[in-house]
Amino acid sequence: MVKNLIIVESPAKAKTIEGFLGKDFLVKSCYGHIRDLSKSDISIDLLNNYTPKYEVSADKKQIISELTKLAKEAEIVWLASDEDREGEAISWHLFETLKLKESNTRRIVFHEITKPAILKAIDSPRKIDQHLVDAQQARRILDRIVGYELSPVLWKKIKPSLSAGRVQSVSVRLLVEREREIINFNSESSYKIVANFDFVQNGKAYKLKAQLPKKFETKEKAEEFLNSCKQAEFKIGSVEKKPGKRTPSAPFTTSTLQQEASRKLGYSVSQTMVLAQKLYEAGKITYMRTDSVNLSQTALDSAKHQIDSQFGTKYHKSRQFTTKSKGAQEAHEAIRPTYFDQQTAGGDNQEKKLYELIWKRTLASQMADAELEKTVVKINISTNSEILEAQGEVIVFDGFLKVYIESTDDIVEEDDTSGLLPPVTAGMLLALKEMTATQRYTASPPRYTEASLVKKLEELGIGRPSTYAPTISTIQKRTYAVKEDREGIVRNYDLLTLKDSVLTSEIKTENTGAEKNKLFPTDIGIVVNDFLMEHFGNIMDFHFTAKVEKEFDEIAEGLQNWTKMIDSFYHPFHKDVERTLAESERANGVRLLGVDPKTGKNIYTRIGRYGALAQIGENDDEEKKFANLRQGQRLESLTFEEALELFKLPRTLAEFEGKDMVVGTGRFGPYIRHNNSFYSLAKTDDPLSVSEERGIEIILNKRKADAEKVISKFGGDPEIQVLNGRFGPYITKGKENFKIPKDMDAKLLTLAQCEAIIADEANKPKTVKKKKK
DNA sequence: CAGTGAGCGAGCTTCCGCTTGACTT
Repeated sequence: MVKNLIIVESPAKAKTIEGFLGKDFLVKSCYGHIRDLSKSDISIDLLNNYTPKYEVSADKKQIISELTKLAKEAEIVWLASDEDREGEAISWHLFETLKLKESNTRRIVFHEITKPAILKAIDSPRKIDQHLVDAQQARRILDRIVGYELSPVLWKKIKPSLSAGRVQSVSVRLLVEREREIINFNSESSYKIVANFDFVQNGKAYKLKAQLPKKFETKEKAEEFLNSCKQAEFKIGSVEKKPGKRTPSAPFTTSTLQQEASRKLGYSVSQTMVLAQKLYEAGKITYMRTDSVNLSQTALDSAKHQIDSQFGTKYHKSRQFTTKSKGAQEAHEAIRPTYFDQQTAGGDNQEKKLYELIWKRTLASQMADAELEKTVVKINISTNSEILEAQGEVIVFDGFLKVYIESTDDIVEEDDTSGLLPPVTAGMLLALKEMTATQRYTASPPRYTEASLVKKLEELGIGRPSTYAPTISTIQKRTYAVKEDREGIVRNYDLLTLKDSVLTSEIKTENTGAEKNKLFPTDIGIVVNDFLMEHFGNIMDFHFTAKVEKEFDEIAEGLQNWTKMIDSFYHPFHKDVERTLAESERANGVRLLGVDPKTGKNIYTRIGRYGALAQIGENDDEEKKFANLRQGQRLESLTFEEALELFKLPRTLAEFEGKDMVVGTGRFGPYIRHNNSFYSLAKTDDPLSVSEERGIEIILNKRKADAEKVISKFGGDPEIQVLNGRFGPYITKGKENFKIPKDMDAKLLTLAQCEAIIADEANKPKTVKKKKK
């Protein structure tokens, strides 16, 4: 029997707080939301003031019964969920579900998990703020209506199991529009001039690299310029020094942590969250789902102490940052180390790296600006009026750069000059070693990574810290997007070189457009997006969330009634749903590519039941032909020529041993089918031109490899064999495979030994296979 | 593993935002 029961959201928080308070306090966690709309149907009474039907989630039943019991015994129940809209709703759901009484229930909030902050909170309790609760109900119900009315439209008009929602559908839209920007991007080229000089000063040799700020549009103009420099004298016109400074970034929020961990450590957003959760549970960092850049006074003080003692007082500068992102609710602090004097923490290497990143970023945010000196050297050319420029940057005082440099998503031009410039003075003459004009292409906007998509969503105020990672995974689970690598293509560029008064020209090659771990919209993603854009432009509007958030804020302030707000949204929205169901065509992304020269029939591309395909002939044509699109080909961008290529396979190569060898291409790449067996082509084989001889060779090679695969066969039980596999020898029985213990020789195994190994495996607890969807 | 592709109709799917484990490899 306890006097006081405090309920917080997170168990790690509960543990910490309990340590601060005496025996009279029991601190328990409710693990987030405890009640929600039932999943089975919309669970909102649309005809009766949108009354929600809440139920306790299955995984919360146990904790609720425990809390109910404890609450009954307690003298006072303190509801200490987070101070935002969702937190207020959690307290309200607890109040209702645990059947609490107003007389002995207190609502408290605190902004940092320290003893004084909690004692202060206990000193100033309040009541549950029903306006804030109503704002949450409006948010919840709007999301349910959008999700549960739109998704079924997609099932009927596109295909089953698809989904749409306020957050996920806009995320896909971002990917689709970016992809189209990239496809339609017209790359232009220009010629960039770089000059390398040699000079001697006080007996020492120096080099200086300069560039022309202006670029030439054509090769001819670049040549003309280089030619004009053949007999030129190069003289330093001016040397200018300017002071500059750099300022540290704010400490991490969920979104910026995900971005930096992706750029610096290569972590996916969900990986970052799992690692951060572990650090949080170990008490090493503060809460990892936050949109706040705020640091508590405790944090500011201990950061100062750490910086003063580790780097000296001149490295310290106290800063408080303000949140820029829309709709931030700031229920927590920024993500920071719990103890600044711990420079490393974390169980494994990945956690350690993430911790170090957080430690450095937080500390840097409380450090002095870096002071720089920028030098610009201008070089006159005697034979024309252009001016070359050399730039250098020197760090005069490193300040926060001592611990942390933020990365960017932008592609940095590799010839940006930085560092110290050699000692030059105005009027000095320079000897030209070499001057080049390099053809440079403009780059399309970049594809999104998981982390840069999160950044964009946050800028638009869409989604919350707790949902960024799940949203990224949802759009991939629904196959609206895939995360993959793309090989680049080789492109030629001109390189003109002026050296010893001779101009030479050569064509060089570079790789361009290679992508790693980028999000690509799929065909189905594009078709769903276009469908939603056409019929539900309002929901797909990038500002839709911001607009409804404004109304939720008004509800929270008591200026608007939540059911009225939902009502004014629901009627026009539902009308769109009804109209779309009645009037819209099935969407399959069909495009007419052209007319097949052989048959004179139309060639289309569209989405079929199993993905994108090309089709010759109309749907009602008995003679129509199909071909799957190849990997990397998209409905959106498939050309007529590419479609014709697709129909060149399968082709019959020749006869071998009285059966046809047929070359085709399947899920795992090109293959030869012969006598109902399949033989993969090598990467170097071209399925369109592979020869009969090569085909036979491939078949014979595979047969030989298969023959060597069997180490032992046992007459008594033909089901059991010892085979040579990719990872070494193993035992197979029917369709199941078994490991051979390390201390046994595969070649000497007897049937009895194999049976023993198999029986041993059977005794181990059966692994429950997950249901495939 | 290397196929399929229409439409019908049974019965299923689906949202966003709080929280962690209990499972697997």
